[in-house]
Amino acid sequence: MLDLGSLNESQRNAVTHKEGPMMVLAGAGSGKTRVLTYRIAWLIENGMDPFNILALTFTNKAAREMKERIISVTGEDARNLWMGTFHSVFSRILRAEGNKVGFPSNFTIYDTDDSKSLIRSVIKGLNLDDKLYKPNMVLNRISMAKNSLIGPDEYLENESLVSEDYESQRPELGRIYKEYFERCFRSQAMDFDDLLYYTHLLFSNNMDVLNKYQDRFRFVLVDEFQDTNYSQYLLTKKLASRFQNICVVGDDAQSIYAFRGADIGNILNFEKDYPDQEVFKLEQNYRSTKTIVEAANHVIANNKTQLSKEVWTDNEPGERIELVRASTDSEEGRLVSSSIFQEKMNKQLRNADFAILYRTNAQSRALEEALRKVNIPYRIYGGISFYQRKEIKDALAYMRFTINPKDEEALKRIINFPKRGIGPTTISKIIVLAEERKVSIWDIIGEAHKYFKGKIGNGIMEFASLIKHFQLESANKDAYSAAETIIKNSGLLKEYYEDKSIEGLARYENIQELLSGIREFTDNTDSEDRSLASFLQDIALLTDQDNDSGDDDRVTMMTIHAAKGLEFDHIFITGLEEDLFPSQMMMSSRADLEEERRLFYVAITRAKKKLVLTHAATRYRYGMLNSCEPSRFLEEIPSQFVFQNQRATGFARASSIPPAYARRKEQPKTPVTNLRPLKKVKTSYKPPADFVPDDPSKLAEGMKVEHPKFGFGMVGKIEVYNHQKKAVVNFDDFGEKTLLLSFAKLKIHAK
DNA sequence: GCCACCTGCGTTTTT
DNA sequence: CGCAGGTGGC
Repeated sequence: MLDLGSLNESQRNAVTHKEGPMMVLAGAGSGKTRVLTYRIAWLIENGMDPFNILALTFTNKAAREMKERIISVTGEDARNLWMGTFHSVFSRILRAEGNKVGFPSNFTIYDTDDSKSLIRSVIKGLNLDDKLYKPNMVLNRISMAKNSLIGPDEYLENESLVSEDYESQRPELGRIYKEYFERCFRSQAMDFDDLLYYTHLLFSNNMDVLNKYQDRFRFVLVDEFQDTNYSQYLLTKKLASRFQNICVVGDDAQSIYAFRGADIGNILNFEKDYPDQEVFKLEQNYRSTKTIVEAANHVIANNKTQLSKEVWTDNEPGERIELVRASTDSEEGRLVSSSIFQEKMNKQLRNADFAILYRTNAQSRALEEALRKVNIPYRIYGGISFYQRKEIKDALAYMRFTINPKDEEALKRIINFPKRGIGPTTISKIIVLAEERKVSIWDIIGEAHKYFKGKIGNGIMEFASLIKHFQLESANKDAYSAAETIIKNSGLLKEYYEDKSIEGLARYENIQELLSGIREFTDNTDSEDRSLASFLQDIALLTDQDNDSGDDDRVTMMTIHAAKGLEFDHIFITGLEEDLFPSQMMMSSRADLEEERRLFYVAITRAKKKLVLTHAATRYRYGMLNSCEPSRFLEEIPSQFVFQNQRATGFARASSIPPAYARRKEQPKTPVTNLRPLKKVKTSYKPPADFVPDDPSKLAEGMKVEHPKFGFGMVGKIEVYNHQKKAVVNFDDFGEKTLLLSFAKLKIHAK
């Protein structure tokens, strides 16, 4: 039975709202998830059939946890809920209805690696330069187009997109898109964005299908609405249009995925779409101390684009936010680890009470080393996931190809692994042949003797009959037996078994782990369908976080992005330096800087009891030493919430460290504002188009130089440091910078 | 077709 | 610095 008494008034109002569009604007730590789960449970308890409720989330984990909680309150009936990620719900719809947009139910889902690999192949096929058309960039562009529901033909007809490409010297992007799109189609494969794109296409072209789902989903709920992109927004809107019972939950202040196409405008403009919407603001924070809540509020107040909301808390003020200055990144690590060590001792805490956050994954190294030195166990989130490991991808590729033999990317992985003497040349020929004849690769492979003579032809035919054997197995047996046959008969298992190196052993064990995962599926799946095809369906939609046990006592390390939605007693936010956080690539526009600030807000609000902010005066990046200024974000936290740690021994430039007496915590007036040299006003310098750096060895003291980012300046001292020459340059607009000569791009203007 | 070197490049990433 | 992809010699 649902206990509404444990909710505060606005939470309760949101939970028990009856019909019509509603938005829950939920501040950090205000019990957003609780409201969402309670609301669904409340709907069910009030007679709504779970079958008629659709709840969309961004992670499998969020969906699973919410669903379990709802089931525990309302009973097993709730298993009929349509609750899952956008991608998993739509892939389910597409597996059922995809034939109407040309896809069989066994279509493959390409992960990002598959997509990139296909794009690389498309670029090569079109004889384009992959230095200009970088696969990452191309995929990004295609992804943005799809997220905006712009198909390849519309793209090519869209004047502004085409002229953008033309102006960026990449006029062929549209053609690459089109070719990529067609190759995916011929492979019967969808990438992540396609799952949304084709669902939209399906609904647009088939009113009957759309009506069916509109009629079914009497209530539509969307979590993390601030992170939806245009296609997700439009699909949600369409699905809810019949009953208008749409409930979106989110926090504009925590929108941090614009770089992936999320449009904060969706939440900002919700009211325009639904003028009769009711808004419920959850403003009481139950998570953090007053100090942390207020500091976070001050930070986010610097953003112009936001919905009005006042987060407050009844919690104790708690400890002040600690500011730690380190001289180097390794000292930063030492200070973090010793701080954890001491806090653990003093307060009898567990490792799991601590989390160390950073802006970029590369920062984890120095921190890891420091933790290892003092024997603090840690866990890093967001590394390579189980399903991204080579051996797992190879094994899955065999299974994928068995289920969908048009899957070109799977073919490329397996046709010559283990070795069958079918090299890249032959593979390209197969792909080109398929292209020319507009048939699938499988059609070519099945009749390989027509196209390839001798050894190679026989090799391919053998491969084809191996796959046919697997297809028979998977059609007649359950997933586990089929997978076992595939892994053994393909030679994969032997390959790894014979590799006695440590890596080989690990790979062998991973393959075994995959098999036991499949066995578990076969033994425990809810659905009647125990086939390999069924197992494979959503495998691409899984991530490592989905099966992380996380129950042993370790310090957590992750990027801030990965930390969204989580909370820890003690949070360390590291690397608070200009150009790192905020990232230098995000400082070109106000919108970008505001997203970085929201990221900082997310980081701060993960902390329940204590927050530690650290920055280093120098840091290794890409193998070279850089000097770093404290992040501008540090200035945005009023000094009364902060005290500065004195342990830092550093030889950081004395000018930016206040004298010891000013750093004592009895001095609340410590002007955090003075941390950054005031001379820095400009944030960017645009080099002229013809900028060409000169040979750095020609540099000498007193020269006037130009830097592509820092503009004009005067060369000061040139000295040798760690066997590398470096020059101190005093820039007109950016002050003194120390640049390593081997990397510095400087144009000499006058001697 | 395969392995060894070498060059170039480098945010964040729920799916 | 560390990785991935590309080139070149066998």
